[in-house]
Amino acid sequence: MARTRTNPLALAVLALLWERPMHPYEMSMTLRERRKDESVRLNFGSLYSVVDSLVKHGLIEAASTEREGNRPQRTIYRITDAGATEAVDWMSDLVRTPVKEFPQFEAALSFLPLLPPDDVARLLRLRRATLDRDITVLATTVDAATAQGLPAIFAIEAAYELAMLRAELAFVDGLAAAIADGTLGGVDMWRTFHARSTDGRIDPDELAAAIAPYLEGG
Amino acid sequence: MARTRTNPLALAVLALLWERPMHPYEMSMTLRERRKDESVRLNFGSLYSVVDSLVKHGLIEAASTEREGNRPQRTIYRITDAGATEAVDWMSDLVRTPVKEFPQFEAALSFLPLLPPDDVARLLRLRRATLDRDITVLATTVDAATAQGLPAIFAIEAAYELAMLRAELAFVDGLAAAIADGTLGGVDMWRTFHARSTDGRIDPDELAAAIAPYLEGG
DNA sequence: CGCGATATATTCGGTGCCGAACATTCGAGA
DNA sequence: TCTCGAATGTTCGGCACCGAATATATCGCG
Repeated sequence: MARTRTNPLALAVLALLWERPMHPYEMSMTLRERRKDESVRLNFGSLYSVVDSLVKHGLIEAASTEREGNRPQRTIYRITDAGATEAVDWMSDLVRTPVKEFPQFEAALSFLPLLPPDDVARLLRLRRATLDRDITVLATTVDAATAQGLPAIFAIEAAYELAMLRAELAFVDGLAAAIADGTLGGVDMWRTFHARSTDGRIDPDELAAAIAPYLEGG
Repeated sequence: MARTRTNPLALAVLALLWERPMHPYEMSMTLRERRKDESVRLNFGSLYSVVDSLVKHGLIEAASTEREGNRPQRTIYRITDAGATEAVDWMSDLVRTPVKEFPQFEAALSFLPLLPPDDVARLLRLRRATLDRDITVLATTVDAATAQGLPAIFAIEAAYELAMLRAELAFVDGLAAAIADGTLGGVDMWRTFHARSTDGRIDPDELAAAIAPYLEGG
């Protein structure tokens, strides 16, 4: 069941229709108002295809097709019993079981030796500055919401994002420093590769020799 | 240029061909040997379509079409100058600029009030246990590689993942405790919703009233 | 009272992604 | 030497995704 439908936007639709019947456009506006579009990737095309898919699997159904004033015709959907069950099951799965994600920054770190170490240190400091600003903005937003009386449980996803951003900031800080002061293992070797090359391309053979121990270790 | 091609697997291909020409199957095996498939989503179908796309954009090119022994015919690719430039540009972008990702756990946190608080606390403790095991396994792997002589820079992506996992563990720990002991803002209200409902479905009107302050603050 | 800007609401075409199927060869053992 | 499983490689069909286009109504403003 949940194997094929992996888009969390479908979970958002189920959660919204749990509260009350809506048409797709209202869903998107509600998600925006509540800032859920910060946590769930939202765009129009995906929303309509996700809604179709949920209908096809009997998790939601068309409640009515209305025309308010002379606005374009629109279809209002409601959640089914199967949909309510699926929402709870899916939520429980997501909370209980960590799923491996593939953040782009991790991919970049995988191939970091491709860039010269001093360039990397510089780029990391730029990243650090951006993260710092992002954290300040997010923390300010959360504080404002709290001050307005929003209970923490209704903005817990922001607290999570803040925690992750801070952890990344600390990592980036540490890495930049370790590269700069040479305490990171292998940074001397890394620098040598790039120092020798005039065209910006490192020597493949030297690289291969460097990673050999790891390959042996399997 | 980089707007349309977002799959980090393409970056992995460029990084591999930077070292030496390869055919697609060898790329996939090399990525596995070096554990890069932990950092970059790798599957056969995507690999071949990504290679085609890179060829189409002139970032790599077919070096030869060989037949070794009586094995199936295979095409060996090499990186072009444009590809080498693109690899450096792309890497620099990824290192310098944080991109907003949408982890599934964050999506689930967005809709957490849908589940009863005591269930959530229990699920979070299960998640905590899994994270703890994952961290132990990863830390052991990293230590083993280091002991075998692999410089830290060649496994820096694992250090990043470890840092993120530990941060998530701390967050999950704190959240579970705050729900259990009632110190999380709004947990009493949250519990009331679910206590009143017999069918497992919370009252939409009460929920709407609860989040009203946030919407005002919009 | 006419015009552009904004809000409402959905459709559509292209593309990237992915799992599974396909095709072949090699090695080990009965 | 027959067979079966593992390794070597690639292709394919379907579907999810996404951004841009489409279409209409309302509103503010001169």
